[in-house]
Amino acid sequence: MPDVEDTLTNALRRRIIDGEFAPGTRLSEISLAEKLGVSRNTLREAFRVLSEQGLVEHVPHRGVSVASPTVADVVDIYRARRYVEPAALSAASPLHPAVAMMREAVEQGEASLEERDWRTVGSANMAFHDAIVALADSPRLERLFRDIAAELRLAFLEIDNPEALHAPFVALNRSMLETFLAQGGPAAAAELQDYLVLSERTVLGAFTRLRHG
Amino acid sequence: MPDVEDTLTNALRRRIIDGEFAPGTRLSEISLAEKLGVSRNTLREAFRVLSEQGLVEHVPHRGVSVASPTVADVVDIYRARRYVEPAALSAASPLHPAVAMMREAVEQGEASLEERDWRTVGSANMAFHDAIVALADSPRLERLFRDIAAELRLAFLEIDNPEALHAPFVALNRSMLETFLAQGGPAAAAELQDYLVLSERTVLGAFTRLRHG
DNA sequence: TGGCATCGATTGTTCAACAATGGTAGTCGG
DNA sequence: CCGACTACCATTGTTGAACAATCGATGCCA
Repeated sequence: MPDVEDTLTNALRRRIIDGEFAPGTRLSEISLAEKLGVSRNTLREAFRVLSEQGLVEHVPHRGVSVASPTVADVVDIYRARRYVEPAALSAASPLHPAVAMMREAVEQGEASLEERDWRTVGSANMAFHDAIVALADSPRLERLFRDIAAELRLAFLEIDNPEALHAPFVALNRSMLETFLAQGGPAAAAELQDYLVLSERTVLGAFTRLRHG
Repeated sequence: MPDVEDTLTNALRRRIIDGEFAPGTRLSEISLAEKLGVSRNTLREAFRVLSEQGLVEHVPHRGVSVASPTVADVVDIYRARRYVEPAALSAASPLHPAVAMMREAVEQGEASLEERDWRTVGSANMAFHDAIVALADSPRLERLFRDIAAELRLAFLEIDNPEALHAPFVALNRSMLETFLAQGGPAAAAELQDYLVLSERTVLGAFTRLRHG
């Protein structure tokens, strides 16, 4: 059954992001290959891709483990986000197709908030920011964001207070969308700057509490 | 002889960037593995990494070939550069260690210009912009730039007028550095914006002449 | 000339083997 | 009792061979 490759990489990606393997977990080639029903060589090719994407850490002769973002990683991720997201939003047109994605993400977030499904709230928030990056129409920036968003999800996984982590931002997303539509990109970008500062502080706070407390 | 892996990836990277395999060249697994003295499986792992970095294009069942950037790729690369480079320069401190790298790159460029070694001029220009990105102190942004810079080099390889491509920018780099030191980041960033517009136009001009001329 | 079946070369994947490395457990000496 | 050393063992790194699946080309036929 050839061409399992891409599917395998994506399947592994999703499993890791979904938290099936906790951050830091060692991924044994032999047992995982057996579990997934593929050969070691095929699995290793997938590992290389995931390693390049930052989802998995590869240490020579010690195998790969699910990435476990450090505080420095979180700081860097937010730094990169501040470079890309506000600029993309600021320069965007309200007629851009991705605006529909932004709206859908906001509505999904509000619906999931109602049901107290924090996990889905988090996904919706991510989808919102993914849509913002999509406004830039740049495959390379989208790829960057896809990778750092995946890493960020790993950080989220280690924080077991998803409500505090995701719930407050649904309203901010709604507000940002309305600002964008009513007052244009630059005004919304200003909001986004504050949003990212707040989000970073929230994550870092929970994170340091987790690590040394 | 284990641990050939990373070395292999880097060796292939350099060979491709240096133009040993022209853009578009098909890289046969069997013959290349034999040539490099590694097994097919090992080579395939390296291919996955290079493919993820955009240096090589992988088409299922048709193998990998050296990437051959399209006009759309060049446009996107410059779009990404405009997002990252001016912002990094604008926010930077003149005391940042990377400033020394900028100066070295400028001087290298001027020296190579004297010797009419356009290839090295191009490398020095790239090093200059690499240093600008380094000002941001962000591993993830550096990785993004490393990848798109490699892709851009592939585009340069296809244009056989390296003098027009690289020579004019040495003086602009020097000027930008002086502006940065004398007037600070924002003023230099403004120059960089114009620089990138000019550079993109230069590349695209040569490129379209090449493709349908 | 244009459509079609066949063939050949290449990729996708698996398996088995061995070398090299790193961690671990057990041993020895203090 | 504790720390350093050693031998072992599980795992990774890499190879080579094998076979299935696919793509492109070759040559055939109308």
